[in-house]
Amino acid sequence: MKHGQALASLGDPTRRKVFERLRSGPLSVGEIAKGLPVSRPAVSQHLAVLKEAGLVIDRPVGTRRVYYIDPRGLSALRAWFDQFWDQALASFQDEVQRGIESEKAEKEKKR
Amino acid sequence: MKHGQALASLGDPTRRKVFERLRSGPLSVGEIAKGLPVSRPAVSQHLAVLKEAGLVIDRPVGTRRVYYIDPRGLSALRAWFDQFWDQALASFQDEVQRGIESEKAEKEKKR
DNA sequence: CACATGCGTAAGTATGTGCTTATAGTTAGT
DNA sequence: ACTAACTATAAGCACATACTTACGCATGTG
Repeated sequence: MKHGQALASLGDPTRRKVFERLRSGPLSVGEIAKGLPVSRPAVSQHLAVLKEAGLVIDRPVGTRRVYYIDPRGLSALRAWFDQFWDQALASFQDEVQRGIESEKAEKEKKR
Repeated sequence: MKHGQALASLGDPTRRKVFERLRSGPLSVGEIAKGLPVSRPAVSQHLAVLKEAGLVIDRPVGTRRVYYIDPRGLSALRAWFDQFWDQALASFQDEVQRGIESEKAEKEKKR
């Protein structure tokens, strides 16, 4: 159920941009806001949501506040995703199998 | 830019539930709605969004309409995620490296 | 001890959107 | 053809939420 918050957080476009900015290393709030079409308080709010979702961590550095990606939250999301992928792929192959069998049954009928 | 729509789609809780229901195989709209706390039209709307995002495909079967996960959309999202993970991990290790070096510099000063 | 800098929080607003009810369209069965 | 089953679409509404401006707080700096 933890991935829910994470996915919901990454749902918002600008919040995703904020998160992607941290992909190449830690940044302060001002540095993140620089280049984004929103105000600095808006970035703060987005960072709070990302933090709540366990995707980022913050650390005070002097008067500034540096944010960076939390590998744990990111890996958790990736794990859920991998699991989902495996299950979906398995059921998809089952479906193909069923398709082949029904085709066989079709050919049997035509004899 | 394609993963944006996909992530935004999976951001909504009930829409994520709809998607997760398709994880174990194709289902009709009614079957999906059965057990969800929302009406059938709501499910239809969610499915439309998921379809627009390239996450599901639909196929008419009689009077019903069967939806199933589109492996392409799912794998695309997974690919983006893997790439993101790699970059984040790399920059994280760089950060650790910088931390060690600055510690070294600190020790040099103390001599 | 003031001043500046950087950030978070509060309040308020507006746009988006998820849901429901109602309607129409499509296909299968009799 | 008529009916029933299943679904998509339209219209409307209530709620969530992303944003801005204004303010307050903490941390360095003169």
